Amino acid sequence: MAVLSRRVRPDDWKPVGVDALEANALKVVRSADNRSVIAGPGAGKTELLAQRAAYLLQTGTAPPPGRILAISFKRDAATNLAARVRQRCHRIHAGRFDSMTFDAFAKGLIDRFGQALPELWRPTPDYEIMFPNDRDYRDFLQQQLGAPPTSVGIYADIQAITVKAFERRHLVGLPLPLEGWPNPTPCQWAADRYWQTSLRSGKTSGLSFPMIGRLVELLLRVNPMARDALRLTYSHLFMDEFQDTTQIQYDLVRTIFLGTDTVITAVGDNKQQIMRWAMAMDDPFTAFDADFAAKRTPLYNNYRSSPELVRIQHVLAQALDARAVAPVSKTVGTIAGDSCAIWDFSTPEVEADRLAAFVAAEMKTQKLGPRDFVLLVRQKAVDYAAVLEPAFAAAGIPLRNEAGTVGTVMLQELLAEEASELVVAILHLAMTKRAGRYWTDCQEALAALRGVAPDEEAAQTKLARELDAYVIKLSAAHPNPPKTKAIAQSIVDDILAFIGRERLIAVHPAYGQGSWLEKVLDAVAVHLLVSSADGIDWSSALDAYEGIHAIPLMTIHKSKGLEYHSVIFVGLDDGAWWSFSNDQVEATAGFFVAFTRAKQRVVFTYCARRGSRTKIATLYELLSKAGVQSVRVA
DNA sequence: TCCCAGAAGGTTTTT
DNA sequence: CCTTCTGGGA
Repeated sequence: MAVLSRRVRPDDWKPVGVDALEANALKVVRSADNRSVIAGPGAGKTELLAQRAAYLLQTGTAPPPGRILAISFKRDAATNLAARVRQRCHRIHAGRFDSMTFDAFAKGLIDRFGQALPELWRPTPDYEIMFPNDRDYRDFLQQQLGAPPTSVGIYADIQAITVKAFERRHLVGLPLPLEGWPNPTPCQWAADRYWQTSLRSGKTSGLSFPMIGRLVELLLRVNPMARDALRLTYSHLFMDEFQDTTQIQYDLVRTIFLGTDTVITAVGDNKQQIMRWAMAMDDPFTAFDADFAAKRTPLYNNYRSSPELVRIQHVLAQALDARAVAPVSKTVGTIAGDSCAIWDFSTPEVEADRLAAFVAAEMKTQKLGPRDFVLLVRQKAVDYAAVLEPAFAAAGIPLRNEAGTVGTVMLQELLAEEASELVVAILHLAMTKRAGRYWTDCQEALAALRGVAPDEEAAQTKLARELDAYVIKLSAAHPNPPKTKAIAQSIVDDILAFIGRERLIAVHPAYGQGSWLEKVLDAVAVHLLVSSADGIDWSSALDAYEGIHAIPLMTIHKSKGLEYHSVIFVGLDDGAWWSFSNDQVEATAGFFVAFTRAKQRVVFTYCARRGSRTKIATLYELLSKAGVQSVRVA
């Protein structure tokens, strides 16, 4: 792959690392105006952003010292996009691409400029992040708040505020008034009390991320210097998964960039909007098109799923959007027979056995690994795991509940934590053969932690020698994986002492907040111990830690953005979809997300023991309309 | 401490 | 919708 730092003429620029992009995608890549890209699953939305970054950086359309800001919602999405840009661009170019989550962006601004807020809204410099839940809000409203002054209202007004509405409507629902609320309604009075309590009741302020978002918006609204600095820094802005944008995030983007030269590209898919209940806006694309005069540009290709699956997807898509255009599959189907079916089982136990046997057989005949499959459920993954896990284990396939928790940390989260990755990389290097890949990983990570630049040869050599000596010592001390929690703990502690706790915190400030690092390290030790069962060797223990031989089980929400050869959705029944009638559109969007994770095959299972299928009859009708057969299996 | 009725949770991101 | 939690009363 050509990775050049030399500038390319816009006309000569070619997409990097892919055969071709569809015409509209290429137009967006080269666009000089605001665009909203609405495209279905597998259309290559993230790839489009990566290519656009390459185009802007390599052609000098985004010339230095200007930078590109890419905002995602999830950390893995932000990391993934950054990695793709690094793959496609020279280090010098990629260095001007800032890919981060919305919350990291907002927090960074509060940390830099927060002390410039007016006193009324100013947090302490050492504020802490809090994650209030409904419970906390209820306690506040019912216990801490008390009655309002008579000029505001009566106690009954306060009692009438529902917990759900309090945060999303009153606390962070609207931009903050610079001078406070002059004649507060009872709801505004309650919100004000919460703000002031959070900002200055203790020695340090406590802020939630939605609150930080609102503070940053206020900060930049009243502080032109900070706002102009951002406008000048970022010539281009990307927003990924735009359908999930909250009002807070949208208001902030508007305050910073409305009416400026910054060119904005927003990509997403209305049909995958499954976060409305978590404060996502109803229709952010329409608002964006109107406010920013953005040009809507659809994509029509699907690079993920087989023609047969794309055909069925389109039937579901039409239920969500009557004007949906049929996408064109660019993938070859490899399944002989039906790509999609509904399987009826008599009991969940029989279901588990048959699914395990099916996966085992498919792995053999289609030459697939366990990670080519996914078991999807709507909710309560633990309950399904309890039945499925033994059956899959009996078939020789470990099953891993990705949404499961290790101590207080969710497994999926733990594996993405820098602290976990570092420990695992060092263990691989010390304990397993052919660990070449980990050598580079460890060396680079250590150099970053110690502030050693890639071209400082003497320091790099010294670091390499230190690392070498350490892994020899470590492997001598622990020839086998830990058998007790205490040993697991001591291994983790030892590695951390080598890395240097302060250095880790310096590079990852999140670890300095509260007891997050302690929680992560404890989870690493617990998970290491669990992965080391039955006197297996280090190599197998580390594989188990990372779950590379396990079939994943997760909820639909967790699967968003991922793809698998085969999707097995367990439990298409009223019980799991109890909320179907509350919001049919959102539930159908969830169903659509689950279906569209598959490249080649989707299996739905049903078991009368878990519930009937009358409330979600429309989902079955959609499948039947698409020609999907229901079969009685056992 | 136990019981019962009614409420709440489930689907989640983020340093 | 079904399961689990909570609070008030005995």
